[in-house]
Amino acid sequence: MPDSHYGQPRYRAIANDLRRRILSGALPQGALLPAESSLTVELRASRGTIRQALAILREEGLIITEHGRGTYTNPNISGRDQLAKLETRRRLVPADQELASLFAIEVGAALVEQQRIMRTGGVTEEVVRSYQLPLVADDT
Amino acid sequence: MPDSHYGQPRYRAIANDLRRRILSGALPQGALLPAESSLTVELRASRGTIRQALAILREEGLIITEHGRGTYTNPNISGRDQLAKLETRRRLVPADQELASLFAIEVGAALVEQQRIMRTGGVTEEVVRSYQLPLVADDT
DNA sequence: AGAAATTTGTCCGTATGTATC
DNA sequence: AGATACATACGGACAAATTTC
Repeated sequence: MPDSHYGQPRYRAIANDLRRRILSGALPQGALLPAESSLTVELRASRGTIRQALAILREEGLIITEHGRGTYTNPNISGRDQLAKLETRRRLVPADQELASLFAIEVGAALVEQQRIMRTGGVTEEVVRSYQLPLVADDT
Repeated sequence: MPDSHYGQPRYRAIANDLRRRILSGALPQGALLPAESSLTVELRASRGTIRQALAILREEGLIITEHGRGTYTNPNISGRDQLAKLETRRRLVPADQELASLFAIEVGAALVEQQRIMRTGGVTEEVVRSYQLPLVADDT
């Protein structure tokens, strides 16, 4: 049965579980995770669901998977998980003179700013800010 | 049958197909894609495979999916994927408060700013500014 | 070197839950 | 309320890469 998911899909709960294991140190850096087939038994989920959970952690850079070998925890996760969350931010900012000119809007008009922070070992390497015109959602 | 994939997984070929349709304009910006169930028929793949393909395009920001509604092409693309001819500029700028905090430098200290302007037909779609610490010759 | 076992990758079909029209 | 569409989940099958014996 597809379970009554929603509110918290199974694969997300599993991802959270595994993420805790990694960040808590229960799974040391570079450690090999149990095989997907083992996780299906341990976590009582189908392999597809397990793989969905692993895909999340892979996206977050917490794990690395190699075909035929297995899945490891990323050997260098110096940055906390919270950092990853703060990596990107999206907000409305007033256009400065140059942006206003480029977008052909008035100075001070709202622009969507997306900021991404790239760190290495906790050190900020680069900050990227992209600006776009806000989407105007029209009603029906 | 799991088909003889590999060399080019099915979901990737499908993603490429759909990406072409979008970038070529066959699927205009904001257009509603056929339902996943329709794509299974048209592209002869299971829904899971179709969804894998859509996940790629979603990741690329080419499409937007809404539960119960459908999947659209992103109303404002073109700023990202292709589109060469981007104007770039590089200069030193004083760090604002946030940048100073992120780079652990003082407010007003110099940062290298690289600005790229993405246009489509003369219209500015996106402005990207990246900030880095200036390179300084230091000892080892 | 080679065969077998292990592990991840891909794909299918089906069923059910939830959101939207 | 019904139809449509996306989301989640299961189980099975085979392909490909890696490791082990």
